[in-house]
Amino acid sequence: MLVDMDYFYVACEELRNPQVKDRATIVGSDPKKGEGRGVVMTCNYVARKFGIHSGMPISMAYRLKPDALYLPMDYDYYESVSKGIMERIRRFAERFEQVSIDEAFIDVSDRLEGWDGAMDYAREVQKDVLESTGIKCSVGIGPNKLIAKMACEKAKPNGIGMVRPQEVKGFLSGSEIGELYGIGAKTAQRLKKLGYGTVDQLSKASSMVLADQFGATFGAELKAFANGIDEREVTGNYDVKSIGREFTFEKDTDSVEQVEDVIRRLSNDLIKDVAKRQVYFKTVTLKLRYFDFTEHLHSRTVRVTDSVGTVIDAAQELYAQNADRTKKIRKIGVRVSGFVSYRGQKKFAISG
DNA sequence: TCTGGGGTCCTAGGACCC
DNA sequence: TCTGGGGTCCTAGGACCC
Repeated sequence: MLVDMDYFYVACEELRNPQVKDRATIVGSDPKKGEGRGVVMTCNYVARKFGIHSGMPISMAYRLKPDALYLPMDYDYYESVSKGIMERIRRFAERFEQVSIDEAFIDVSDRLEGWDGAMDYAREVQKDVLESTGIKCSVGIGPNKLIAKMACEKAKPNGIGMVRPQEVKGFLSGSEIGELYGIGAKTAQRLKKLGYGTVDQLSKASSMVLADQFGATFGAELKAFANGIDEREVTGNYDVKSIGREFTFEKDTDSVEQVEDVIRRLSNDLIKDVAKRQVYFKTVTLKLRYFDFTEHLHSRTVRVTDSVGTVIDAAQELYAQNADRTKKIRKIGVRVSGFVSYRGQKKFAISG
């Protein structure tokens, strides 16, 4: 089963502010009277009626619904709500895997006798999460992660979707190629050009062509997914691999002082997470997005450390050595990775 | 309409080591 | 004088997901 919260960030806001419920509400960047540069993170179903959806530029949302309630992201708060939800969900199975702040897989194979009890079991999960946290969720049930995920997507909001093994083929042949997990806009377009415009066509595609076009790993995965085959296990939690922060300027800039100032701020912010997770890092990466949306990464391996000074120095040097000074910068990111365990302790496992 | 911020994984070339 | 095969690490780019 995949358990996925409905319009999660806005649902969290609704918990502490009941008036959110009946109003078109959007969590995301500040719209600044239509001049804002960010996007919609999440919106509720009232807002969706006006054509607003997540990922949409906030300026466009503002044009569609200027009198909606616009709220800034409060990630710490959402994380605390998420923690409570995940604790409830994990009690429904031995194997539990959180995949993001608002969704988790549970392997319930040995808690059920066949498929008949699965719908009731999913209803219990929904009821438990709602009664203990006040958050509504949708559940997808399938023979593997891929199908559970897709079934959940089609069941939203507050629904349950179940696809039995014998129903997988029919379920997939009624799906768009882009609905398959892992196929985004670029891959969908390439597949269409190759003559694999539907899931059915992809399921019978030449393995050789796919391997040639997309590489051995992804090529094989594409075909397997199109056939409803997914061997990935529901595993426990994994170690975090990198920690980063990004910032988009209100106006594109070519000021060295501004850039260096942002690098300092991002580094100071990110290092708190590094300390919280009790890791040392050895690689610093600077990300630059220019006015024209071209993006470049520059990274450097340093001696193993947890010092913010090292992050700042490395990032500023990477900027000095690599930045294209003829182009204004839109966004800067700083990220650290290559973690090493701390004082003999195991690396800190991510759980939220 | 004009595009965020947090991440993950894969590929590929070059340096380097044995 | 010209040269193999196995492996790891580093750097950069790209696609994708929520």
